Amino acid sequence: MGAVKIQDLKQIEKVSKALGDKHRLNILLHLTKKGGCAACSEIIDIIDLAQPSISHHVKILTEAGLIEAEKEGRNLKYTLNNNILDDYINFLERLKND
Amino acid sequence: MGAVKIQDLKQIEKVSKALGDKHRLNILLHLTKKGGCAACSEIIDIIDLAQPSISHHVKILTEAGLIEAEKEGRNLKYTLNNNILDDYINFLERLKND
DNA sequence: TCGTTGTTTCGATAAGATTCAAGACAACAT
DNA sequence: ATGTTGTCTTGAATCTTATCGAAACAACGA
Repeated sequence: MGAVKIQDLKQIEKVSKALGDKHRLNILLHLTKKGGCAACSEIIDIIDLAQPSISHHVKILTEAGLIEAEKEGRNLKYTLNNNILDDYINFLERLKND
Repeated sequence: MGAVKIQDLKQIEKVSKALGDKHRLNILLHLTKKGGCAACSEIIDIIDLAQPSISHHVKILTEAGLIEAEKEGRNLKYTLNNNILDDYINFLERLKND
């Protein structure tokens, strides 16, 4: 039950913002459904946006630390980062008062 | 482990957006510190914004369901809504893949 | 080398969010 | 009634974010 530091708050804010868009939520849900990772080209199929827009959303998710990109042969593969989600959930738990 | 409905997603998006601002996070942290509730006039003291801005932020938190207002004598008192936080945390848990 | 495929960056526009001064309201005290 | 105190709403300025076409880049195959 430690105090919340300012740096943490910035990260919390960033993650919250990243989660505050339906397209980005759908990307994350798709990753979950696929067992945690998926290629970028798959995402284009499920989300009705132009490719640069998807790239933009993926970038925001990456910068928040929610997903990580790695090379899989020729293409990129995105993976959910459970650690960040855990940190975020911990913060929310501390927010509750019980 | 049920499927995520569209209505849920809208609520998740709303809560995420409400959490995606440092002033609103500070309001919530203050409520936590105060044991779950605080008067509006207190919030003005701890956040360096004009009164209408604070009213705006409080409204967004209220519309997301994160806090609830009730009359306490002459003044309003705001209370954290743990249920919404629990729902939100549950969604995030389902996002993880383990 | 030349094209093909997958992805990012740039530039411009459109849409949304934040902020505050000013005015409006509501409840209580004098 | 009149004034005071605490809060909300309106309207306008400013800032941020989302979107897409076009251009650029990077990696691979023919």
